[in-house]
Amino acid sequence: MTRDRDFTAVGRALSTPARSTFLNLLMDGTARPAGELAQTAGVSASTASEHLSVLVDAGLVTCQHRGRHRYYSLAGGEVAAALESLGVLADAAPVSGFRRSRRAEYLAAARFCYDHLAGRLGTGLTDAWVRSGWLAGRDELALTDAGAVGLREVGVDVDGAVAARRATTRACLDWTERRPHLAGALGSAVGSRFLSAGWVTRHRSGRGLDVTAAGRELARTAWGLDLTGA
Amino acid sequence: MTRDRDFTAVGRALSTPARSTFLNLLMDGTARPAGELAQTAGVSASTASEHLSVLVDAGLVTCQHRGRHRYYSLAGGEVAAALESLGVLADAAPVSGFRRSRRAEYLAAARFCYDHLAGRLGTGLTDAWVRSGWLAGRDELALTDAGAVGLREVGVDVDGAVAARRATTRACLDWTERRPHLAGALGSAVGSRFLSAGWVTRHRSGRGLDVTAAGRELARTAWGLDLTGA
DNA sequence: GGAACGCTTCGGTGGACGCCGAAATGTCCC
DNA sequence: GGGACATTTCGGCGTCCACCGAAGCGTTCC
Repeated sequence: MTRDRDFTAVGRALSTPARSTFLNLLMDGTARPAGELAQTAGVSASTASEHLSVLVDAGLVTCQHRGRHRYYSLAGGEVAAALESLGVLADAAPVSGFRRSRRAEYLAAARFCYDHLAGRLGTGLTDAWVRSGWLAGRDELALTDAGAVGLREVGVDVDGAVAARRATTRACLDWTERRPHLAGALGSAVGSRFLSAGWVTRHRSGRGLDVTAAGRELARTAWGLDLTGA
Repeated sequence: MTRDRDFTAVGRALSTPARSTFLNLLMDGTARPAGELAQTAGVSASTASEHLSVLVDAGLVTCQHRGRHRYYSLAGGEVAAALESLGVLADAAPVSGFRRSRRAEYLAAARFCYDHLAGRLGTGLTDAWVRSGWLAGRDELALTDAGAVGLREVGVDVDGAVAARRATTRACLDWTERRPHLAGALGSAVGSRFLSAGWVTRHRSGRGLDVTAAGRELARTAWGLDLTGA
C-alpha cells in the first residue's frame, strides 16, 4: 500500500543550525558524548540535550549509555544515505578561518563517510576498480565476479557483505568530487579492512584519515593508483 | 574543498504539513498551479503562496509563469532522489477513508516517480531486466550491452540517456515494495517511451498509471512478465 | 559517604513563523 | 477599458520552539 510520506518530523529535525552541526559531526559514523557535541556546536548542555532528543525521536540518531556518558551516533546506513543525497541540495555551511580550511583540505583527501571511504581516496579506489573490471557501471556500482575474487584476496570480507541485509553495493555521491564512490555493505567492508590492515589511520577525533605508506604502496602496486595527493 | 552541509534551509522547507503535502503532490514530476496545490492541501491561497516561496527559496521547487497561472514543479532529479531517500526514513502520512485507500491501491500498482516508472510495474520491469541480463547488479543497476540493444529495439532512446548529463542509471528505492527500480536518465527514457507508445496512460490528474492491453501484451511476450495485478 | 562530573528536566523569555482575510498586482476575456 | 480570475503582498494574531540557568538524577572516583 503506497502512501504519501510525511516529511515534517524529519524536516523539523534538520531545521536548526545546532542539529545540522550535530549531524555533520556524526556523519563519519562515530559515536560522541552529548557534551562534546554541545561544545562543538556552541550551545549549552541543556540545549544540546533537547536537540538530541529531537533527533532521537525523529529516528535519525541513537543513544547508548556508557557509564556517565551518553554516546550519540547516526541511527543507520539509511540515515547516512538520506543525508548524503540531501547534502547535494544543501548549501555548504559557512567555514571561517584558516584552521577550518585546513581541516576541509584533509577531509577532501580522505575521510570516512559514515562507514565507507570517501574523498579523493574513495573516488580514486572506485574509479580504479571500475577500470579494472572489479565493479560494473558508470553511475551505479555492481560487484563483478572478478571484483569478488580480487577484493577477497586483499582480505575484504566480501561474503559477509553479500550476505548482509543491507544493499551490497551502493554509489554514494561525494560532496567534494561530485562523483560516486563505493558505499553499502561492501563499502563498509572495504573501509573496515583498510582500517584493520593499517592502510589508513583515523585522524584524532574526526572524519579525517591519513593514508599510510603501506596503503599508498598497495594502491600503487595493486591498482596503479597514485595517492601522493591523498 | 569539502565542507559541512547546512541542512537548515532544506529542513525548514520540509518541516510543515502543507509543504510536505505539496512535495508529495509534485513527486510525480507534474507541474501544478498554486491554487490547485492550496486546495488539495486545505490551506488558503495566501498561505500556499507563502509556502511555495519557501520551497522555491530552498531550491526544491521551481515556478514557471503561464498566463495568469503559475505552475510549480520539483526543481530537478536530485530533489526527487533526495526526497525518495528521505521517504525511507519518514513515516507514512496518515490516510483517511476509502477513497484515499483506493488511490493508494492503484498507486501501488503503477505510477510515475518524478519521471520514471514505479510501483509493481516499475519493480517488475526492473527485476525482469536483471533476470534477462539487461541490467547488472542486485541493488545497484548498471546497463549491459545486451540491455542497450534490447531497449533500443523497443524504441527507448538509450543513446540520449547515455549522453545526458545526469546519471544514466540509478536505483530508486520503492516506498511500496522496498525494492529498487530503474531511475536516472535511462529510467526517464523508459518512462517516456512507455507513455508515448501507449503502453501506459496517465490517470487523470495524478501519479497513478493504467497499464494498457498493449502494455500487458508487450510485458508478457518480451519479458515474460505477468502484469494482471498491476 | 561525599564530592565531582555528565547529562536531562523544568520554568521562563523572546523571537520566529504558520495561519488567515483584505488589499494589491497581474493576466485574460469580452 | 472593465470585470472576472489567479496569485502575491501585507498586517495582525496566536502558537510554537530555541535558548538559557537552575535544579534534579545517575555515575564515578576518592
